[in-house]
Amino acid sequence: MGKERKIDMVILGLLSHERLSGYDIKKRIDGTISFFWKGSFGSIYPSLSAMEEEGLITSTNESINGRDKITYEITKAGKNKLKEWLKDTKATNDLKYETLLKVFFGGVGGKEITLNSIDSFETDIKRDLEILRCYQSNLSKALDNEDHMYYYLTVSFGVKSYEAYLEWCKEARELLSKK
Amino acid sequence: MGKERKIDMVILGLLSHERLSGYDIKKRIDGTISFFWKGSFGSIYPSLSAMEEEGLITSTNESINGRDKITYEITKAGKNKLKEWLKDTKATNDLKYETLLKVFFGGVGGKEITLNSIDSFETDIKRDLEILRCYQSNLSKALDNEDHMYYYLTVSFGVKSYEAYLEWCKEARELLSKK
DNA sequence: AGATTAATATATCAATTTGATATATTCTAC
DNA sequence: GTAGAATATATCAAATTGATATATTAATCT
Repeated sequence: MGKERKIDMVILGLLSHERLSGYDIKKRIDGTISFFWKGSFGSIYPSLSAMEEEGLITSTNESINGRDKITYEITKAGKNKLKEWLKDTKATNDLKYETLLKVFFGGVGGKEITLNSIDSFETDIKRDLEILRCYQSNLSKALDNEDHMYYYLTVSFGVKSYEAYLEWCKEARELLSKK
Repeated sequence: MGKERKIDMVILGLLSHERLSGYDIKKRIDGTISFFWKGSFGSIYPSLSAMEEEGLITSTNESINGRDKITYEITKAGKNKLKEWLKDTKATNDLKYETLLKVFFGGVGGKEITLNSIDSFETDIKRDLEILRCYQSNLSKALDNEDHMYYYLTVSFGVKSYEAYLEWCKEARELLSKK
């Protein structure tokens, strides 16, 4: 249904660190957390309007080099809402693995077709894992900085699970290749 | 946006094995693939209506023990659509880990609050991993059956990634507990 | 036996989110 | 100088969720 807009928490979290525009927020999401959470303009802009109405954030119109920009700042009420959400240990961790769906129904298409899907998945994961390992290596040198440490932990989650995915690809290929 | 109803493929895949009602489909999803794909009545029933209109499935009204039931069967056109989808190697694998979101913004709430979220996540994963291992153990004895083998592979994916999650929980706790 | 609860079964709704598209300006590269 | 990439905001239809409504049958309890 959508009683609680989760995108609100992403935005409040990002704004708790710095003043940002909708466009900036999209860039931050794509650049740092997109491997476990995505967000589109179609949810970001309406959320910003709604949260300003609710007094969780405030906006400022700026004009940088003639380019109009609306930047947002978190309010005390916004920080409280963010903290309340953090305190709540219940969390919905949802996955939609179309690759696994194709494997599950693999019998309909046959082994070769299923192997193609797995190969494609493996290629994507290998590429993304390399990027994550790069982040991990850099972040591990700055674990004394609190924010860097939390960022490191999410990246480490990505690395560990992607490594597990690759092991699975190997197992799957072995099982599907043998006669 | 939602150009391609992914739920259609789940339903077509399930119907390729057996004749099912909307309620049955929901049970199959919950019981076998829910750890990597979920589906709600709010998407299942409209999909069934639309796909019947499109000639991908046909319906039959049954009355079992006085209880009305509408069961669906896949058509040749439906099987073709399913096969076309299987042949396409591109797949969207989307995650929404609210737990990781809470870890990422952990600096706002502090170490103790973050640890609580991780502990709660770990408890859930441990419970689900036990169930998956049970499935895996049973399915591994029937790998000569093609359908069981594909099912086994998805379960194996779950086991491998959940094990990686637990390793991450351990690392996270160590990093957050010290000092 | 009677009553309550759980399970079966279908359907619909508002709210959320996605992915696409529209529009317009500024910066960069050839 | 102009084509294309990047910046910036906004809106829309379609898909999905989670809740709720409705009704019947099966199972459990006292």
